[in-house]
Amino acid sequence: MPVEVLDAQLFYELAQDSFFLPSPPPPPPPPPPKATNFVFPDKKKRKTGAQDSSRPYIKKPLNAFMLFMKEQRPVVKAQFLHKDSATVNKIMGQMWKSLSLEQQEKYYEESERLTVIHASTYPGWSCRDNYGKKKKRVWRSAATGFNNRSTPAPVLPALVHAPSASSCNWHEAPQVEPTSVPFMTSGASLVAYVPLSSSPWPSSSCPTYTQL
DNA sequence: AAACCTTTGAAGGGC
DNA sequence: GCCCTTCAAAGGTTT
Repeated sequence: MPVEVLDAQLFYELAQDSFFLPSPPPPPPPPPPKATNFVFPDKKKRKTGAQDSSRPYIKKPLNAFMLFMKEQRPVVKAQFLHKDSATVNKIMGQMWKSLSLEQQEKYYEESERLTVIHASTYPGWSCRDNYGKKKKRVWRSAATGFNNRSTPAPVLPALVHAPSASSCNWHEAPQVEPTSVPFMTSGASLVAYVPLSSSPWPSSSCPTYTQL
């Protein structure tokens, strides 16, 4: 039973004891996707600027990590009892890094497929078209160019850099911190790690994270 | 009501 | 070619 319909395929409910698709799920033959969900697909999201245009708001195609998150979010939420997506996303970021290249590859391939479909469906579209459609809440002085999203405070500006595309090259081996603890084993052949030192969540709010 | 938070990856502009 | 910025998802939290 599919968790949700996306392109009429792709996302299926995982068994409760399976976490990372340990054994290949029985994927039905993928019908040719329509890619119509790129226009206003979501129910509750920021929609700033999307409606004020005569043209429909065309969303970016999902990258590999977004596909992974969309698929695994229900499982992580159910197992971690965390409701806020920020914490869940932190966890899934660690999970993503702990995946093997083979396990990530299916998401990269699907992302590439969606990108090709998106490009053919919207030939003249550019991701730049969506720039400025989401208003940013600017903290402090707008003249500084800082906001609380990418640069919470003008301290250590050299340390808040985002990973460049080259450093996130998927050909690199996934990195796992030495001071990490596996939080999931189950029947799957892979183990995700959560760093102990960087403490992505307070232990009081997530006392059961080792149960995964 | 709308933006923030938080993650990784893709894309594009600037230099 | 590298760096930087923005936006894809999501939903509770904050403004």
